[in-house]
Amino acid sequence: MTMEKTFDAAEAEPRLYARWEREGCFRAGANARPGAEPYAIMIPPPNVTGSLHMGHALNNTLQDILIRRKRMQGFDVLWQPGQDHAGIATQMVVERALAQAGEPGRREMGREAFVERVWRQKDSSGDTIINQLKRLGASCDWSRNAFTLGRTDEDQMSRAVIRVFKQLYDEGLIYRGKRLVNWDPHFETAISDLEVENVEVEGHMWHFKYPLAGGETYDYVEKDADGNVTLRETRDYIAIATTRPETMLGDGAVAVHPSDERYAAIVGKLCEIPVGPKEHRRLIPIITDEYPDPAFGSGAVKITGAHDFNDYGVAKRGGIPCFRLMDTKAAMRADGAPYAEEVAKAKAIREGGAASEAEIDAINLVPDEYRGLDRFDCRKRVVAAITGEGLAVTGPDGAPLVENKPIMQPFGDRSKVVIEPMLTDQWFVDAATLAKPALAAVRDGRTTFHPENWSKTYFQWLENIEPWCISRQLWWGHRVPVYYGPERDGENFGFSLNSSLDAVQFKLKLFCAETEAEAIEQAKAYYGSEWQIKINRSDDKRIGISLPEDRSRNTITIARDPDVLDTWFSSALWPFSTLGWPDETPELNRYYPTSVLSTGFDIIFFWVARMMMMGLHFQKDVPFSDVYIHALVRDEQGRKMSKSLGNVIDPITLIDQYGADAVRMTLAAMASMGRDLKLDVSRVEGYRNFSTKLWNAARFCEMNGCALVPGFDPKSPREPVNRWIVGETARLREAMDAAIDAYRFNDAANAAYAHVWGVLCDWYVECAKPLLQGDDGPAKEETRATAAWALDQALILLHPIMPFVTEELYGALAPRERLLVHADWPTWTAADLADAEADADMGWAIAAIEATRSARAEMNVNPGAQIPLVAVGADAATAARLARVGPLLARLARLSSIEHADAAPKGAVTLAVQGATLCLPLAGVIDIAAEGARLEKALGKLDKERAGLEAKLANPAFVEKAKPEVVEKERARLAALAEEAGKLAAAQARLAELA
RNA sequence: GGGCGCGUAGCUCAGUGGGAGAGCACUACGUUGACAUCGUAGGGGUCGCUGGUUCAAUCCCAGCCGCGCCCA
Repeated sequence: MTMEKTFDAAEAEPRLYARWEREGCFRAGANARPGAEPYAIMIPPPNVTGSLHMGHALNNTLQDILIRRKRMQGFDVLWQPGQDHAGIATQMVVERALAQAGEPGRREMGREAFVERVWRQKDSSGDTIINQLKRLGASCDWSRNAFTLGRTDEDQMSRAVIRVFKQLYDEGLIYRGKRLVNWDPHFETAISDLEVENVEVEGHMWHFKYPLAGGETYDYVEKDADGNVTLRETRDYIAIATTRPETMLGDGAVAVHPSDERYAAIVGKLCEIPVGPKEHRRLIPIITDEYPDPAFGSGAVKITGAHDFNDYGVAKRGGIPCFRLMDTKAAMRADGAPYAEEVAKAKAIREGGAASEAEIDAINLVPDEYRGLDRFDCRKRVVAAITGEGLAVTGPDGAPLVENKPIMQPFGDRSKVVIEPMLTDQWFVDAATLAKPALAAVRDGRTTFHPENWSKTYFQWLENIEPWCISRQLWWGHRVPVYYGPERDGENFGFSLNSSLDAVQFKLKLFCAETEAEAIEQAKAYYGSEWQIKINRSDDKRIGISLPEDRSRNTITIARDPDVLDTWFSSALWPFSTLGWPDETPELNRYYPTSVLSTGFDIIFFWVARMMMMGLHFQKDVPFSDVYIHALVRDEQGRKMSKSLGNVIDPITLIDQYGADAVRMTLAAMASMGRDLKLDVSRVEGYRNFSTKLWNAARFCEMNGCALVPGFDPKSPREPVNRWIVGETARLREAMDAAIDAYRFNDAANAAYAHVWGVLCDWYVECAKPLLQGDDGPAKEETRATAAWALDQALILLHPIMPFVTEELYGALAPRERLLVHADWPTWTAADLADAEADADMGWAIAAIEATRSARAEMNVNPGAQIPLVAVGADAATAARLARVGPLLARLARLSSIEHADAAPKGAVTLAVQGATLCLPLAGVIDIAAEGARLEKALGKLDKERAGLEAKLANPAFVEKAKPEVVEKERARLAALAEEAGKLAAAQARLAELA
């Protein structure tokens, strides 16, 4: 068969991948040796609706390199694939699709129908990313593909989540509470603080006067740093600064720092919020708290506990009520009683009336005229009203003081809308408790980060961890396994009518249960066997008590919590849920803890830390021993690639264009640790060329009858070239292993590149040609066998990085029992195979050839011309060496003859090499001036280097203090330089005679 | 404000306490039977700046300048 001139990646890649899959090459344990150690990697599950981006391509290439090599080494390998249900992202995709198609929205559809619709979406698009990973060559065990969400609660992946929730709930590590959370008004759900992006935007700082109650006044005094009074005036107000005037409506207090003398006189007094109908203006107290910064703004801060995280802290400390102003869409509330009535309630509370959180939450302090407005529209109205009333602080020019300044504003990372801190009932994980073992595991080295630096990020976050809000007001996800019923106190219930869970004002009894049956059991145990327990599955979530006339079938209706769990809650279980937990499976026993987790740094908080917490808590062991943090693929300006920026390079497009091997090689070569990766497409092209180079080396072998010899012993060759390539191959194997073991993928890629192109396809093939095409039968056979072996070894070593082209060539090179994907990874060492004499011969030959070629080019010798070479003053060793490598020299330097002489011929170009002076007699051809210039230049370079070395060696401090081997090395270098310079100087002298 | 990182050839990037590297681009030459997705030869860098440690600094330390990211 004759090979094509290039590798047809588009044709071969799908064919090869299909064959690997068909033959089960990627199955867990495939190619494992008897008694093999396990080696497992859990893929970071991509979003099920997602598509492959460069980050995925990089990460999965690196994982595949790790996995393929281990598999070839005979480990019991598992690469566990799967996808993430991606709660918000997926729900967003479907809602958008519904809107575009003009179909009813999710609320019109109802929960059940909507979730069914999302499943259809998942089923239709879920394979996209899988197929893209296959295009990349990822050798995952697809038969084990996992998904973070089950169709039903009985599905194993869902059982895992529910079991974890229940256990943590029973242990008191999960709890429900009304807290300030990040609220996404677009998706109308809580999100975790990690899903919030703080972005600096153009903002305004308004300054308003809060008049003191009853027209009171005080002396306001400002002093400079030395205590000199700079301002003294009588004021009847306290000035506050705010970037969010609409939240003034919910203020509960004004706070000043306890050390702030300017306001000491009015602490404890009341001031008036300067907005809303005049007759109903609310009064709020002036309190002290450590939070306000006296140096910032006026030093006084308005406290809106329900809409600001800092204020929330102040309110909690100071017993200040938190009034919620907005609804789930972040529009100003329109519920409740008329403003006047609501203000009266708030006043009663301020004056000492006790009120529950729920009662306070029910109060709507939005004036009637602002109700239902969007928060930003309301802001404009509030500003206009206050300014119109003359209560804005004025600047030196008499105009209202409005500072334009950049402010940090929180945005939802998915929705891109401004996040509203909102007081809501949510579920939380006591992350601080779970974090302790997770911190310890990294501190004591049970899990190590690569590069190690990232452990700092991990520590920093876990040491300051906040409670993790895990509930989401979404429908796509694991539903919280908690059921609510009315609380019972003896014979009395907290209420007597059916009521919706949404607006519940009474105490609830919670039943956390893994199944509905278990929930009913718990409820029966709680309420008594005389009650029928019914679970309400409808959307309106009514719970309560039904008492028929005859009181014969008294029924209590309980309802399941409508919220779902944060997707990361299920992702945190990935290292063991994918292995079958909570069932006890052989895989769980075998592969947990896994070997490596490879991921981006941006996900250390989201995922790595949480897997550590959950793994340690539920499996009593770390989920992985190594965490490799790969670089982030950025655009040419160093920005993250993102759809909204339009700076995305699609890996599939690159694969179409250059082949998967080229893309993988590029990513591996650029994946140096600890640095971001800016992708340059020209590199991909270069590695495609590399693949072609390899292809053509194989073609060369084929054309020259280089067939693999069964049982070939790499120690058997006699020819220097063959002995040399065998040693080089062993060195490559060592370099590759060392690099991959250390996660230095770029070193591995570069070593392979340099070997294949720079050594195998260059010097070796060129040097093999004279032997392959010569008359020496045994040498020819030896070279054929060695060439085939060297290529074969290169294919094996390159396979983890470039699986397709290597597999194709491996099959073409010889009939095989096994595919390359299951070939034995070599264990040769350089100590086994390298031969010092052969290495020295080849090093000398290469230097001589390069020197000759260089001189020829500079002398403008016709590239095709054959010229003689005369070796002058060769010592015995060099003469012997020249005899061994002479044919190579002749061929590669295009020499007509090689002769020895005692003296240099006249009019020759002189080359200084170790152990001899090589002369190219070019009488008639030689340009004396040009050769003079060439020697001059070479000598100049040598002299410069010599001068430096001599100065160094003349320095007694160097000779005394530097390591002896360094001194020795420098001396040897100087001697070599001197020898070379001597030869060149002699040549110069000869040239001078000629002139 | 805290933390991490970067600044090396025109571009994209490796690298190391002791002789500055790769790919691409560039220049000249070359169709020698594996490969023009190639070959040969070559040009190109005060390794951001300033100090310090050291016999020796592109590398270690400090400061500065410029840039990026994360967290508050």
